[in-house]
This record gives sequence, C-alpha cells and structure tokens, in this order.
Amino acid sequence: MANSAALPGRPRSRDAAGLPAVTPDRIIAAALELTAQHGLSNWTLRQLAAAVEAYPAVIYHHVGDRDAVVNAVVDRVIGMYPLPPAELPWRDWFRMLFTEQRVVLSKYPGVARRLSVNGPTVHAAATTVDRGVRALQAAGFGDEAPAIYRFLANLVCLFVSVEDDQRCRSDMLARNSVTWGEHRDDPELPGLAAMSESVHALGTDPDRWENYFNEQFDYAMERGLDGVAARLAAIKGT
Amino acid sequence: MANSAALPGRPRSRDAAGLPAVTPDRIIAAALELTAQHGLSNWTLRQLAAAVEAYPAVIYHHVGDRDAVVNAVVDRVIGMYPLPPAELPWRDWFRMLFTEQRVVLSKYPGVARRLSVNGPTVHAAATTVDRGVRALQAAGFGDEAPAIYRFLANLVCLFVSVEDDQRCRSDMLARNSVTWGEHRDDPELPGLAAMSESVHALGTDPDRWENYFNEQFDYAMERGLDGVAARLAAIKGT
DNA sequence: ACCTGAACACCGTTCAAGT
DNA sequence: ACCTGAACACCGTTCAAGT
Repeated sequence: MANSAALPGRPRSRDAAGLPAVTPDRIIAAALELTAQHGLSNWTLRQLAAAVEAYPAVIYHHVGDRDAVVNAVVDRVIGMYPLPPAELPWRDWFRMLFTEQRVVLSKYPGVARRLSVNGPTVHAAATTVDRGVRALQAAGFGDEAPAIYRFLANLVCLFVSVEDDQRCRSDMLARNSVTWGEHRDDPELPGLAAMSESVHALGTDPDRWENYFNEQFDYAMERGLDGVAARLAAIKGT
Repeated sequence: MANSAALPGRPRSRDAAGLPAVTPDRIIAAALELTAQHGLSNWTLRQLAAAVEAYPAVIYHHVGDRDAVVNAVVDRVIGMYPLPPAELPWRDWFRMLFTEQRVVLSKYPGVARRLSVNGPTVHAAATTVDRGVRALQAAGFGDEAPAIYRFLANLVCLFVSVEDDQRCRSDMLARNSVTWGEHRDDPELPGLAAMSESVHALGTDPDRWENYFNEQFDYAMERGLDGVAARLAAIKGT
C-alpha cells in the first residue's frame, strides 16, 4: 500500500498493519476457542477482542453484544455432535446420542448450562430433535414423545453442566472434601461418618474421582431411560 | 446524643444519624431478602450495602467478600427445611424431604445451583445428611448409601436450579417458545412439528406452564427413586 | 472497633470521529 | 462499511483516614 511507510509505530488501519479483516466467523471461532479454554462465562468481551486483535466495538459491529456471541458459540457446539443411525432401537439411539453429546459438551464448559436454561435454537437443534422425537413416536410414546424428549435432553444437559462446574472449581471441591473427611469417626452421627468416609475415599484417589463423573453420568442416564421405559409400558398397557 | 445538632445534612456516624449498628446477622438477613427478590447472583454488594444503609467496605468488615456473604446465605437457607420423621420408609422419607426442599429452595433462586456446584457446608447439612444416610443404611443399601444419597440430592438440586433459571428468564423462554411454535406444520420434519406443537401448547397456557414445572420435578424425582429402588433390589439379590 | 469516602482495576456497552 | 479511541456507568475490592 502507498501509505505503508506513513506511521512507524501505530498503523491506523488493519491492512496497513498487515492484519486480516475481522469477520463474524473469525470472531465466533475465537470465542469458541476461549470457551474451550476458560468456559463460556469466564472470558470477557475485551479478551475476545484482543484474541482477534481488534477493539471491543468491532465485536459489536460484526456480531452484536456478548449474548449474541454466546448464542453463536452455543449453536456451533450443538452442530458438532453426530446423529446416531435411525435404525437403532429408541433406547440405544438415545444412549448413543447422549454419550456423544457429553463428549462434545465437556469440551466447551458452560454450554450445557446455557442449553439447560435457554434451550437450543430451533435452527441448530432441528434435525436432532426431529430424529429423536420420531424415534420415540415409532417406539409407541404417542403424544408424550415431545415431553419425554425434553425430559431426557434436560437430564443430560444438567449432569454435564454440574460436571463442568465441578471441574472448573476443583480447588473448591478439594477443600470441601477435606472438610467433609474430618467427620469420619463421629459416634453421634453414624450416617454422617459414613458419608465422610465415602467422600474422603473419593477425594484422595484421582482415578476414582474421574471415574465418579463417568459413573454418575451413566447412572443418571440409565435411571432416566429406565423411568421412561416404565412410562412406555404404562402407555402401552392402557 | 450531645452532638446530634452538630451537622444538619450529613451526620458522620451511624448513631448520630439514629441508625442501628451494622451486624453480620443484619447483613446476612438483608442478603437473604435480596436473594428472595432478585436471585443469589442478581444483587450487587453495593445494593446489599445500601439495603443496610452502609458503605460497601462495611460488608467486608463484618462478613467478608461477596463469596463469604453468599456462603452465609446458602447455609441459612439449608437450615430452613425440616427433617421428615425418622420412622418413615426410606422412599417416603426422601420424597417428603425433597418436596420440602423444593419449596424452600424455590423461594431463594440461585441457592440450588450453588448447592449443586459447591455442595453444602458440613456444619449446615450435617443432621440432614446423617438422617438420610441412616435411612438408606437401614433400608439395606449398605456401603452404597452415601453415593445413593449424593445422587438423589444432586438430582433435586439440579431440577430446582433449572426451575430457578427458567423462571428468572421467563421472557427469554416466551420468546423461545414462539420461535419453536412456528414449525408446527413442517411436513419434512414430522418429529420437529410434534415438538413444536407441544411447546406451543405449553407456552400459550400459563396454567399448564406452572404445572409443567411440578410435573417435571415429580417425574424426575420418582424416576430417580425408581432407579435407586431397582439398585436396592440388585444389592439384596446378590 | 467501627465507619467514611475515595480510589483502583476491571467490566459491558455506546458513540463520534476517522479511513 | 469498517475501524479507532475514548468515554460512560457500572462492578468487586482495598485502604488510609476519621470517630
């Protein structure tokens, strides 16, 4: 460019500085990366602006306020998990979907929480919802299929979101499990002592700790599916 | 007081202005009230200070930083729900506990979330945990009693916390349900259309909406208890 | 010991002005 | 249209100084 030599220290435009133009896509990609590293609610708009080497106002110009950026991130994450094959029995179909969802959501802490509160955008969730509800309809859930779907999807988002929070605040949890572990031999409160023993065993073994998340999730998922299966039997019975 | 007439506009000390002394108790009570009105994370330390007619620094002096105030609020809320009678069968005992918990937690939005992330203080939760674990032990859950207790308590906190969030953002939800309702007759995606129809019916009827929370909670609680009961049968079988 | 009043380093958001 | 640079009204937190 003709004016490339005009200013030594601070060029006044992006291309004068050799920087690529800022696009909505680049902004959202950067936000996704920040979310993967720090969690959805642990980065600031100013950090995001710095990540794309721009001013905060540029974010507003291309995407909108913080909420708009967050929504875009959530939509992009939702688009990441694959659809299980339609031939699967309903229970296997959902087990597979939820297992995949957990893997993806765990990479972007905070997205599960946002999903469980706001729900997904129609556009982003359409095909998954459609397939899921149809699987339930085909299984015989009838008019209850949408409600059942919401219950199951909710359960998954909830359990992933506590995982997020607990991983994020693992220091807090470690401190907490120490306090809990101090009551292991209280003869007055045998129930509390048992809890204390259990938490202590969990807190001192990192392997069991990691496995605890997996077990808790699988347990919740299977119990949820059990409950839904029981409901299906009741529907078919009447 | 002797110096009551010293300054007309701005008295320099609290008793000169006829104000009661600030105590930790009064601060936490005010924080509890703010939490009931706006939710645990929707009031600021400056608002709290204003509520007790003091400077922000006074909060620090008597209680500590925001986290300390929040912890105190959570502990106070935990102390509010009564213990079900010990004679009840385990399932009835927990059903009663959880129903009471939901009533109390719903009055203080945000506390359930905090609980599901950080867990309760040992001191605040000791007696409830003790009784609950003992009820499970008596029912025959053996060493698994603490884990089962955590699963059930977690489930309750999670479902109450989404209720909190969804009530808080009801405007957002209303907007959302409108968008969802727009796909009621999409021939390409019959599953999505069914979901759309279901959400639309829910969003346009406030009675069904309120009842949706109740149903969702009861459903989750009963399915959770079902799952735990099945686990008990398995333990007894081996 | 208790409170005042101002300051600090942040945050999301807005806006006139430049190119 | 895109970007700059500064400003606005907030936030939690800290601190010297007063009584």
